[in-house]
Amino acid sequence: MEPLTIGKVARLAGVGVETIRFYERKGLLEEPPRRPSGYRQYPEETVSRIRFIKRAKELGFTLKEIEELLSLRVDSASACEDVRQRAEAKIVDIKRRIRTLNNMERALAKLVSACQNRSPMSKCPIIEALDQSEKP
Amino acid sequence: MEPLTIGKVARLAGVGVETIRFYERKGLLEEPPRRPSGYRQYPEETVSRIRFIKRAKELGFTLKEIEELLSLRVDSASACEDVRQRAEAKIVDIKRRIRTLNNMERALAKLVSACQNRSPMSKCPIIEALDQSEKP
DNA sequence: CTACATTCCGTACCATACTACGGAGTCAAG
DNA sequence: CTTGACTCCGTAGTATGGTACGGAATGTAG
Repeated sequence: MEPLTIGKVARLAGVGVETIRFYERKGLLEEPPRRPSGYRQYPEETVSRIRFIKRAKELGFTLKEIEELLSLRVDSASACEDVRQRAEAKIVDIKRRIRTLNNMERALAKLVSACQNRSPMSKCPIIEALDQSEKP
Repeated sequence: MEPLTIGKVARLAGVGVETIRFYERKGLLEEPPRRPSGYRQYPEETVSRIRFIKRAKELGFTLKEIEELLSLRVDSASACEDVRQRAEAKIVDIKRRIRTLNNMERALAKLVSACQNRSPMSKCPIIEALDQSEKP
């Protein structure tokens, strides 16, 4: 497993070279070792890490939140109880997101079936679905 | 049900007055009727609409995508088949998001239980979980 | 050994989604 | 009828998350 250049990592992860340098500046990627010339040398797992960042971003997490997610690990350097608490807070947040998405999905399904019945719906079902979901 | 001023809508929806005018400029909210003085008069449903925008934003939808979601309705002015297709595309997208969030949640749960067993995990489980989830 | 691609760095620019400002007009409680 | 809060509008500024540029050094295929 030879180390990867920044350009190869970028292609494999589906981002631009500049994005990788940007994430490094922001602390989402740690500074990789360098060749004598100064060229960065990445381990392959960096590709997974960047792909994770991409997906998490699509789900509405900010880079700051993503950094928090990435720092959640049980290792010698982090206090277990602290990690557990932070992970549980994230789980609560994620559960809430899933619930909202489920409501949206149901609303859209209702819309599709109303369509097939040629029954016009006066109001926007997706707003109504989420309106309800505030209350329970 | 008296019409609401922009300030009341803002308080009820939990956004700033400027945000509402911004959404109006962007086409996410239609221009409300005005008093002779020029003051905007909103129906109450505008509050739900803005709350929907807020939630959808938190889930990672852009304002452009949110506009698309909000325009999905079966009414006299829109072709049923077109609405159905666009709604189904959104459903696919939402299902994918839910799947990814479920994977993240499982990974975090694993992390929490590893914590309780005091078993250190060398790698970040959340990245691994999503790595897998690309393949099936 | 050439030629072309890639990398380096700093800085500047970009789009999105707000947020603030300022000066004038409006509303509503006392 | 005053006074203080609210609204109007246009324009400018902010934060986030990139994206582009440009000139020098490095890498690599033929």
